[in-house]
Formats: sequence, C-alpha cells, structure tokens
Amino acid sequence: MTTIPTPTTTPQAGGRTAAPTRREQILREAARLFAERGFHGVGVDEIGAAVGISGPGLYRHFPGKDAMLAELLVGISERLLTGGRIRVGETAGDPEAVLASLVDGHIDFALDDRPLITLHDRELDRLKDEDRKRVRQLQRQYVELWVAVVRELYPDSSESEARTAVHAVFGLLNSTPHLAALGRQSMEELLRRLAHGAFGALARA
Amino acid sequence: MTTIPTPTTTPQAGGRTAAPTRREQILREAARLFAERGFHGVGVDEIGAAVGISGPGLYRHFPGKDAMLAELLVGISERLLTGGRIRVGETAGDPEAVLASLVDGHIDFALDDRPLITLHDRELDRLKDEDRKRVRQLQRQYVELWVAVVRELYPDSSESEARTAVHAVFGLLNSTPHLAALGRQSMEELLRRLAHGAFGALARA
DNA sequence: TTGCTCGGTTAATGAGCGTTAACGTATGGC
DNA sequence: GCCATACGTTAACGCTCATTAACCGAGCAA
Repeated sequence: MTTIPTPTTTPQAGGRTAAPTRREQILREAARLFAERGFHGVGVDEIGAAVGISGPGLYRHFPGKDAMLAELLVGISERLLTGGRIRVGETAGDPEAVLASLVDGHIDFALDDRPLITLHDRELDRLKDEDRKRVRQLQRQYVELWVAVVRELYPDSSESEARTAVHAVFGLLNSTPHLAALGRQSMEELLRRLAHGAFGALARA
Repeated sequence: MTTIPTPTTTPQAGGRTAAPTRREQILREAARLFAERGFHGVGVDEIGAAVGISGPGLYRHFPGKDAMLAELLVGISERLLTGGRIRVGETAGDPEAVLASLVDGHIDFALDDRPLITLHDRELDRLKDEDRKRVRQLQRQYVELWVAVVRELYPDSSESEARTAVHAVFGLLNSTPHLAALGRQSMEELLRRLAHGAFGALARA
C-alpha cells in the first residue's frame, strides 16, 4: 500500500463541472460493477478495463481496492446527509413540507444513483472498522432527520415505531434498482404516493 | 465435483419434524453466513466450523459451495410461491382478504427467515445460469400472484404501476433484516399497516 | 470376521486475485 | 535541453480458498 496524493475529499476544490477526472471515472465504474456483482465478485482488472486502463494502473489513483469502496460509501452517506439537512432547513417549520421534501430528495437519489444505493446497504461490512463506523454514524444522523419530522407529524407513534417506519420506507424507495419499466416521471410520482401512503398509516392507528 | 446422493428436494420425504439432519444444519448456517458477509465473503472452512465439522467435510453433503447457495435460493423461492398460492386459494373471491393474507404471509416469512430474505435479492447473480433462470421464474410467478390481486383491488392502476408497487412493498417488508427493536408482535402489526397504507395510495390517484 | 457404506480427517493442488516491482513515455516548468 | 512528475505497462509474488486425494474409524449386514 504505497501512499498516494489521495484527496480524501472530492477532487477539484472549486466545485466546477469539468470533464470527469480519471478518479471519478474509476469511482463510477467501480460503483456499477460492485453493485452488479458484489465487492468480492469484481476484480481490479475488470475495474481497470472499464475505464480503459489495465489492472494495476488503478494504484496510481487509489491505494487499494478497499479504498474505492470506502470512498464510495462515505461519499454517498455524506451526500445523503447534507442533502437532507439542506432540505430540512429550507422547509423548516412545516413538518408536512419537510417530509415531502425529504421523500423527493431520496427518490431523486435512488433514481439517479442506483448503483450507490445498492452498495449502501449491501457492502457496508467490507469496510475497515474506522470507515464503517463513520458511514454508520452518517447513516444514523440521516435517519434521525427523518425520525424527528415523522414524530412531529405523527405524535402518537413511538420513537422505535417511527424509526422502523423510516427504515421500511427506505426499503420501499430503494427497491428501485430492481426495476426499469415505467419511465422516470411516473416512477417518481408513484414512489412518492407509495411512500406517503405508508407514512400515512402511522396516523390511522 | 464428485457426485453425491444429492436429494434435489428436501430430505426425509415423510414431512416429519425430526431432529435437523446434518444437511439442514449446514444450509441454515450457510444462509446465516452468506447473509452476513456475502457469498464470496464466506469460506467453506467457516461454514464447516459453524456446524462442527471442518472444511472439506462439507463435500460429503454437497457437490460444492455453489450448490448450497442454489439450494437455498431455489428453496426459498419455491416456498414463497407455494405459500402464496395456498393463501390465494384459501381466500379466493375476496380480493381484499387475499391481499391481506399475502401480506401477512410475506411478513411472517421476512421475520422468520431474515437471512434467506436477504440472500434472495443479494446473491442471485452468483448462481449458474440454469438455477438463476429457475429462481427468476419462481419469483416472477410469485409477483404475478400479487399483481393480479392488486389490479383486481385497484382497477385504475396499470399493469406496470401495480408491478412496481408490489416490488416496492416487497422492499418495504424486506427492510426488516436491518432492525431488531420493537418485538415480533408490534413489528408484524406495524409492517402490516405500512404495507396496506402503501397499497392504499394506489386508490387515491 | 469380513467388508461395505457413511461421514469424517488432514495434506496437497491449483486457480484467482490483490498488490508490488521494474520499467517506459509524454509533458511542462526551469 | 533537462529532468521530475504523472500515468501507464507487463511481469512477478504471495496469499486465500475451493476442490480433490488419500486415508480412517464406526456401524452393521451377511
């Protein structure tokens, strides 16, 4: 494991939208392949081939295969959380609007980044202890965002009831990767209705 | 791959509930381990150790590691389908009752056999083409069972809408493996309400 | 007893794969 | 012009791991 100029955070600090750097290409393809065949099911040679370089060439960009997975999982967790926080901030005060915004955000995410969503709950255990702890912490905070607003909206439900419901709705929304039919628009619409329908059941106790 | 007296179906043809045969022990432990760490993440030595024998001893009971996974996935798919068919038969004529029964059955299954439910949609791709086709066919038939009754109950929804909703509710119910709190009874009750809430959203179009 | 089958054991084999070594080549600042 | 750096390449190396070989004791039927 030779040391690399590894930019622990995302590259190009400015936030510009330039041509995708090689690093980003690799991450995207690795995500796709990991999601398709599992972390252990994909070889470094395959990942390399997917971006037009061969096997060990990857080690110019990442210290190892593990590091790719770690960056993917930490990255997705961070994006989910900060996205969620922004949405909560935007609509603060109106719990119904907050929940709607969280649902919409999560749907966008599930539809745009299927492979990452898949990885998110499939391959967490392959991480080094440190990374896994970080990811779990981020996940927990994201869930708490939802739980808080759900309890505000349905005060009769208990803490663990709300938390379970949130996890269940995540399961519902993340079921997306398995399907393709139905087109983006109607998919969005349908998932939204199903999610709100599920949450609504918390009221009719 | 030496040939084995491999009983393609389940052992002890009588249907008695005897002490679990060695074969069954192995399958149960393999399911647990595969669910925890993924098919590639578990070694045969580990599976052997889990039942008190060592690595290659498994080959007295299965022709290979793949065969264990195949039997698990085919088995669960068959049980889901036949269970579903029985429930549909029992309550035929009353779509609402049929759907309720399917939901209850699936919940029981998800709560009783978490590891298998996890495997079911995580490791399908590790199967030989033949087995994978068989599993997918069984899954499809099971889904069709649901789709038929959902469309009967909500005639306004299109075929693909109904199918997507069914998959989504599966995702909701199968989210179970991730949690532990809340006790069996209330978990059942909550999942039931969430699932019906989601389906109900198909009406309010 | 004999000898077959059942269910184990440990040691060897051989492939796959992550990682490292050693080596090239363009490019861009000095 | 020079040389360091970035980015690749191919060829080992070494480990893990599924599978096979070779061997063994306990029942148990004839």
